[in-house]
Amino acid sequence: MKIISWNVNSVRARVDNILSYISRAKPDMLLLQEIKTQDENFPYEEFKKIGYSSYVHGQKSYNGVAILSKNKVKNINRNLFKDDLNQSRIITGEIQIKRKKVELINIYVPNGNPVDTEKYEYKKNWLKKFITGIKKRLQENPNLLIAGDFNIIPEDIDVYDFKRYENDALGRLEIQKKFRELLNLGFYDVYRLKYKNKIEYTFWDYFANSWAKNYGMRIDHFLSSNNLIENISSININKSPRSKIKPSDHTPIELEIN
DNA sequence: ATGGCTGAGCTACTCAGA
Repeated sequence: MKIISWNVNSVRARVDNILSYISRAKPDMLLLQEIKTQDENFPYEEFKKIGYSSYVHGQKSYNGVAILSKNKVKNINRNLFKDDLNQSRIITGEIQIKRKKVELINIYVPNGNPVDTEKYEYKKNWLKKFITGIKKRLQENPNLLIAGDFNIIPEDIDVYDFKRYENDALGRLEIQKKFRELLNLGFYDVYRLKYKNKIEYTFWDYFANSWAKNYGMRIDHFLSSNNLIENISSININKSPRSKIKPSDHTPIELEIN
């Protein structure tokens, strides 16, 4: 089963790109972040036509997440915890992998910049509540797969120039520690497990020719609980969609799990 | 390099992103 995570930076501005990517990548499930629309304006029909059901947690203008799936997803939940600002940043659902009931958790973590503002506090509190929520879920189900835009640079090698980001909301030690705290609950950063020292990115700014210069960062991740890691056969960052016309600033990560 | 693009909402310009 192929599960893909992609921050599309507006689902409506990106419908054509997403459809053409789906026809090439053929995912069983596609986890979207930053759909930037309320539920009633989500392009359900376009995805229905090519065989995908959409489960949406949207809001007007900003944020928003969704799960596209060829098969039915059970127990869709949009409230793993109470968001301090009522923003739409999480959607979860259940799928079956062999004999394992797997809970899929699709997240869009707050950006948090500028640091030392209420935005940064919101990010820290969001991560704190998320970690508490995950700890609880892990007691119920050992098979958790967390995917999405974490807005966290896990280690220095995960950005083109760490010095520029060491006091940024994406790279600060305090934020990196939240990522490690999550891993310490019993998760693997799947990409880093498979590729110990490889330098690859999932995001490049639109400006300053970042894509051409490869000034990127790895901030989109798949985290697998320890019990599920044996089911994962591959993970891949697909840079192709970032090179297209009218691209998202993020590119998809593709996971194979069986 | 606290801004160099882009999208939403709206229809001039601000807010947000990372």
